[in-house]
Order: sequence, then C-alpha cells, then structure tokens
Amino acid sequence: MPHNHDEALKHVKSEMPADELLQDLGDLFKVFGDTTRIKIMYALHEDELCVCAIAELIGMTQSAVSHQLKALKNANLVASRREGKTIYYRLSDEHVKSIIAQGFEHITEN
Amino acid sequence: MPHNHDEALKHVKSEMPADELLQDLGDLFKVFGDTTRIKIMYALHEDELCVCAIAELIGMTQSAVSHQLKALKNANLVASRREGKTIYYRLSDEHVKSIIAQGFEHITEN
DNA sequence: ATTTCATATGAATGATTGTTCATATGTTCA
DNA sequence: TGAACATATGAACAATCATTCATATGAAAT
Repeated sequence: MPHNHDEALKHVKSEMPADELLQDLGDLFKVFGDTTRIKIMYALHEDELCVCAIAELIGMTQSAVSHQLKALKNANLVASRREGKTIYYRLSDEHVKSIIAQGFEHITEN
Repeated sequence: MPHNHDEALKHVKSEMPADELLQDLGDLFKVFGDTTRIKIMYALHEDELCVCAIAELIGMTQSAVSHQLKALKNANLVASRREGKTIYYRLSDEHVKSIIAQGFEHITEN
C-alpha cells in the first residue's frame, strides 16, 4: 500500500491560502515573466517615460510596448498620466522594485 | 516631426542591465507565474515534503507535480534529498519566500 | 529475481500568449 | 476642419507551455 502523509499534511493544509489567492499570485508573477515587460519596468525604475521613449529604448514597436503596458497596468504595476498627446508611464509602487531586486539577487547569487 | 527623447534616455540607457541578465530575470519570474508551482512552493513554505504528499495536497497527478518540480529545480528554487524510495523537496533559499511575500503584499494591498 | 512503491521522463495535445499589421482614438496646431 | 503626432486596440499567427498518458528508472522488501 502507498504510504500515508496525513500527519505531514495536517498542518500545511491549514496554512494554505485560498485557491483564488494563489491563482492571483500566479497571475501577478506571470506579468513579471516576460523579458519585454521586465525591460519596461527596469526602464521606469528611476523615472517616468513616454511610450515612444520606452519603445526606442528597448527596441520594440510602439504597438508591442503599448500592449505590454496594458498588461502591466492591469496588474497595477504601472500607472500613467497624460500631458497633451503624450502619455507618461511610471512604476505604481515599491513592490515592483523589491520583487525585481529579490529576483536579481537570486539569479546573481547562484 | 516626432519628438525627441535623447535626454530622457541618456541616463536610463546607461543603467540598463545587460540583455542576457534581463532575460534570465524574466525566465526566473516565469517559473513563479503558474498556479501549480505557486502551490508547490507554498506547500514547502514551512517544511519539506515528498512528491506524493505534494500531489495529494494540491490535487494534481504525481506526473504533473514531478514535471513542475523539475522546472522549480532548474531555477534553483527547490532542492531535494533522497531517503530510500522517497524524495523530499524543500525550498532552496530565502529568496523564494521573500519574492512570494512581496507578491502577496502587492495583491492584497490593491 | 521479481514484485511493489516512489519518482522521472518523453511525446502529444490543447490552451495561453507575445508580436505584427492595420486601423482606431484622442490631442494639438495651423 | 484637417493634418500630424502619440497612443491604443482587435484580429491573426507563431511560439511557448502545462497537463495527460504511457512507460522508464530506481530502491526496498519478500
């Protein structure tokens, strides 16, 4: 007969967050899981930039950048403000920076 | 004529990490960007567990869990040790916990 | 040795996703 | 009002990826 893990799981089970929350967490990290979006976030690390500046910096089309900015905005990772024809994007909070910083540490330490 | 962002980009450009590093960073977060793997990491948050215990806990097949554990191991997010037939997995370092914690904060604060 | 249990792995499939292209929206200026 | 610029968006296509199924490896026990 297969072995039993009721004991081992009893505690862990009670500490598991709700499925919906774990799903949201996965969805959040999915947004970080793309080089283009990482580049965009890095570009906004110090200061806001307009869409076409971002596009020029990372060497992608305006359309591609715009699509990705939308994904970042949906995840509340960037915010924007309009100034005439131009729209400036910035990081929306400090979590972005600390998540990236932790990831950076991880890959540079191994 | 389109507007110019040489000034705005001059500083940012010099601060951008190498492309390869940004790629690695995206690849790392890609591993976090899946509910099954998030569940696995959460399950290992406090203590090591064997593969079949994880499978039972999160309600997935042994095969699926094994595949995902491999992805986690490739990214150095989990480590394993063998004890007879059983293989126990654990989180490999503190970055895992802090990255998840930061993500958690982000989604619960908005 | 062979059976049983624990885990790993390869191939296949269905679903998700990033980019491109064409075009739409919104703003300014003449 | 119309032209030019900045950005957004929808559809389509290619590529990536998670799960399943079947099977392989590895270890213990009888």
